[in-house]
Amino acid sequence: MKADDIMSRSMDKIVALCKRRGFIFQNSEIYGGQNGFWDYGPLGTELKRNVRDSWYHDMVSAHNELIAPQGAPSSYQMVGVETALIMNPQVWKCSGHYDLFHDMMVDCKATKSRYRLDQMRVRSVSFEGQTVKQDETDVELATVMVTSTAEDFHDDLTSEALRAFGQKKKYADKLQWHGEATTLDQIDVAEFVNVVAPGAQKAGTLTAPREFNLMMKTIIGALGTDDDAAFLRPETAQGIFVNFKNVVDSSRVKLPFGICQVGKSFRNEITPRNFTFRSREFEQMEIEFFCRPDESTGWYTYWRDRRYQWYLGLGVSQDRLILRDHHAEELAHYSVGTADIEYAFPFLDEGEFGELEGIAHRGDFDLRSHMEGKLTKNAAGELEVELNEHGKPKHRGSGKDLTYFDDQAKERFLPHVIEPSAGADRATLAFICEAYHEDKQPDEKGEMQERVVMKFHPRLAPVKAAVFPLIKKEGMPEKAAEIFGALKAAGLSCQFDQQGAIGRRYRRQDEIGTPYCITVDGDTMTDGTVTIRDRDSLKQERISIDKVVEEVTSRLNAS
RNA sequence: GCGGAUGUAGCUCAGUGGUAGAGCACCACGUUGCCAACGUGGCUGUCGAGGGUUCGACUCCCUUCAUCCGCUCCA
Repeated sequence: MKADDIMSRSMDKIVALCKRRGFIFQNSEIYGGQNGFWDYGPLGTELKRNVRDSWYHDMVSAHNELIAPQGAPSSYQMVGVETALIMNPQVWKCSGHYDLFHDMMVDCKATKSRYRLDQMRVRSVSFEGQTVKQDETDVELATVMVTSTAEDFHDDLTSEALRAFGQKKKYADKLQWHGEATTLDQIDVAEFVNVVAPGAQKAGTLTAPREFNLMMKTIIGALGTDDDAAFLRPETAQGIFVNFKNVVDSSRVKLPFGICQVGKSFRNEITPRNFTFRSREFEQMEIEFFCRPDESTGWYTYWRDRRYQWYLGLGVSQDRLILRDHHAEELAHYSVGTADIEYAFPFLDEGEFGELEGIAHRGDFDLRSHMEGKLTKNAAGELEVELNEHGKPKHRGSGKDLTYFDDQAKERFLPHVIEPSAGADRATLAFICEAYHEDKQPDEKGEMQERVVMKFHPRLAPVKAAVFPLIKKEGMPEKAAEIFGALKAAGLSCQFDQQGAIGRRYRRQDEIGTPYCITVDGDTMTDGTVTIRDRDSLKQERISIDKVVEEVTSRLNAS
């Protein structure tokens, strides 16, 4: 790609086009908007539905369970479910979302930083009678608690202590430590006045801990109180896991098989930003693929590569799409392996990528959690049920047997799960960014004019074809209307336009990414042919009127 | 959540303490007839929202909402 083309691919222009042409609007715009929420306009709705439909078609409807696709360890089945947005709150307790999504945070009034309570190390210290001032009161404190969020917190606590007392590095051994380092969530809030936050000059600059609800809360029942609180799902996956037994019992599926779901999820993102990329309401397209544990690695590799190819097949350039394997330390505690499919969005810096989809090997974590209760990793690195202070499960599982009986091998086990989890809005945004092009085309006088063209893959294009009468008389509009009707009858999304000069009409279609334009002209009236014009090459061919639907359909299918 | 910038017509943007502007787009008529034509005419705004100062506020002040950038966060 040429350098100037990259420069022109700016997010501002893309956002402006999305609004101008009705792809994406700011939610509740007439009231000033709502941060983190977006609406799709007429063309955006078509586009996103095409994304969703392509995914479901390629993953589920068109999947042939009798043959193994290239690269797959064997043949497999794929089925869909559609589960509710709201589930029994115990689902989120066992899945781990409840604990994880209820972070207690403190803010530092001095440094304007925010910290997670359980990640902040703290240790009591004094230095030969020297004092640190307390914020607001200016009381002199001889003993304070210093803090660190660093990985190597022992050294960091030392340098924080020296900084707090205004001492040089060489006096590190004169620090008098009291007790061992602990985390801030173990400290009584009343003691916070003695805590020196990282980088702060005085003690007591931390606010009281506040809960950050990353899951959206709602109330069930007209007289609902907080006891009736429920959560909007933060992911669609759990709807699949809790229905695993239902699907196995009702649909005659045999391992290996996948259960798929497309639907909305909700998260209270701290900082929604970058257009629709990080929204608080978003749509996921998820597969939970269940297989034998000993075959799971092969399936993980298969799905990772298959999903990467899916984006390439829909026109995303390999230059801007990467498949990135997570490092071991990045992996979630339950994951054996995870890879991200990431796209070089225009709002990111050169060399940076944003996640479109994650493919995770989740082992038996999810099914086991819903059987036994919330799991955590023990000292030996093995998963076990997390216990509360009474030695009972912190969050009790369903107690239902979610194992699978393999009647070929005559054995019962918990299947392992491969989870390709894609964002429908992120994919749609990536396809929009990828489609945006500016080029120069000659006008009727031969002068080069700038053209904005959305080069959507024909499967994704919101409008497949447009039909124009060259002029608004001599029977051309009527002829064009017939062709338009035939295309509509064939189920194709198309537009009819007789407004303005022909060149302008072509440009209008270019800007919304319509792959084909059909024009009725003077010759049509004598020989029954029309021109079909290609969006990308601008080439026109004459075809017979009765072949129009066939030609458009075959071009769409060939792409 | 913090700091900075921004918010005026569908879009891109001028503008001044004293009745709101341009270009493009859109609509109508005429002309032209295959890549953003031309002429004539027309439509469009609570100047992001709320409050204050003022005889008078789009303009000055305060609050708030949203967007963008940087920090933070990103399970």
